Amino acid sequence: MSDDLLNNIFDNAVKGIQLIKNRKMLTIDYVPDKLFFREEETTTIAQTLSVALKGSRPSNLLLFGKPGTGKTAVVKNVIKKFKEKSASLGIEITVTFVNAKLANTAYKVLYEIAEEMSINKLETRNQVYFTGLSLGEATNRILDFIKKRKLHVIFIIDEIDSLVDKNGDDILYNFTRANEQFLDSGFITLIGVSNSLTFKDKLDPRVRSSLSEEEIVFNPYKIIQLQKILKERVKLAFCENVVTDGAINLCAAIAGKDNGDARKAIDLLRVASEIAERDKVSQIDEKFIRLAQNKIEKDTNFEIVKNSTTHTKIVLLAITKSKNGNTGEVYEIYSKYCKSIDNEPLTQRRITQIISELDQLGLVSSNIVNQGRYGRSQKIRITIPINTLKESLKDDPLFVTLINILD
DNA sequence: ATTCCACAGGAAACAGTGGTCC
DNA sequence: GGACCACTGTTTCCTGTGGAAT
Repeated sequence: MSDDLLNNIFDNAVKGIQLIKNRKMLTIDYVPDKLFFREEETTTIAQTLSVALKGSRPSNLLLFGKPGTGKTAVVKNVIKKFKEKSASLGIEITVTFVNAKLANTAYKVLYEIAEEMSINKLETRNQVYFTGLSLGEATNRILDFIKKRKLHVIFIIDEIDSLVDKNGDDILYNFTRANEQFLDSGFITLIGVSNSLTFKDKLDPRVRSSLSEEEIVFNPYKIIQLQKILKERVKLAFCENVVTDGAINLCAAIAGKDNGDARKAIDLLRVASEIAERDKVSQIDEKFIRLAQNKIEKDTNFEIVKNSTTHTKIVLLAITKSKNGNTGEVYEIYSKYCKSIDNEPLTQRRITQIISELDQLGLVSSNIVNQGRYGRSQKIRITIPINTLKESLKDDPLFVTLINILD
C-alpha cells in the first residue's frame, strides 16, 4: 500500500474527527440539562410536584404541545431532580414512564407500568404477565403492589391522547379513583403528556377534573428559540467554525415552519453533518441542510412503503395508475392487480381505511369532493416520487411483474 | 323540494393467534 | 385441557353527506 494512500485515509479520518467532537449532542432524544429553554414550564412542574410532596397527596398534571416542543424532555429532567431531592429527604419515589403510542393498547400500558415498577421481579405471585390477564386483574395487581409497599408513585404517560383515543379512559379512571384509597399511606401522581389539546373532551368528567388539576401548554418554539437551541448544540457537538450561521438559520427556519419542531431541527443538522463527513467536506453550510432535508424525506417514505403490507403496496400502485383518483376507480384497479398476483382483494371499506392511513402518513393526499348527482368521493393522488415507490417495491418478490406498470 | 349518487367513516362483530388460570 | 383474556386485521352493517339532477 502506498504512503499516499495511507496518508489520504488518515487525513480523511482526522477531518472527520475534526468536524464532530460530540455525536451525542446530535441525537434527537438526548437533551442536555437547561438546553431546551423551557424555564417557565420547568418551574411550574417542579412547583406542582413540591406541593404534592409537602402535602403527601397526589397532584396530577397534563402537559400539552406539538411534537418536538420539549415536553417529554422537560418532564424527564424535572422528575430526575425531584427523585434525587426526595431521596435526600428520605422519601422513596417510584417513577414509571410509558409511551402510550408504543404500548398501543390499554393492557400493554399496564404491563409496561408493571415492568417499570419491577413487579414481576419483586413478586413471586400476582405478577402482571405479558398477556392472559383481564384488564381489571392487571390493574388490581399493580394497585395491590403499591398498597402493600406503601409506595409514592409517579406514572408518566407520554402520548396519553393515543391511549384515550383507542382504549377510552378506563385505566386513568381506575388510577385516579384508587388514589382516594391510598392517600393515607402514599400517592399515585399521574402526569399525562399529550400532542392534542382537545383530547380532554373525550375524558370522563371525574377523570378530567382530577387529571387537569394543573395544565401546562408548551407553545411551539419560535425560530429565534430554535436558533438558540441549535447554536448551543453546535457549540458542544462540532469543532469551531464548522457549521455556518446560514446553516443554523436555515435549519431553524425549516423546523420553525414545521410546528416549531426542535427534534426536526436537530435531526437536519445531524444528517447534514453525516453528508458533509461522507463528502469529506469540513464545513456545513445551507447546501448541506437542503441535502439533508431531501434525504430525510426520501428515507422516511422509502422505509414506510418498504415495510407496508402487500395490500397497502397494491393500493399505492393503484393510486398511481388511477386517472381520476376517486375511491371507486382506485378500488377497481386495486382489485384487478390483486387478482393478477392471485391475492384475494380486501373490501372497499378496508381500502378506504388504508387510503386514509396513507394520507396521514403523507404518502398520498386526499380531498373529499362532492360531485352532486355523481356522488361524493375522494380525489386521491400520490405525493411521493414514483422512483421512491419503485425502489421500495423492487425487493418484494410479489411485485416482480407488477412493478413494470410504473414504467 | 325532493331524489339520488358514490361514497366516508363509525360501530360492532368475527376469526385467528398466543397467552394465563385453575 | 377447557375457559377465559387481549390483540390485530378485517368484514358487515349502517347512517350521514352535499350538491347536481329532476
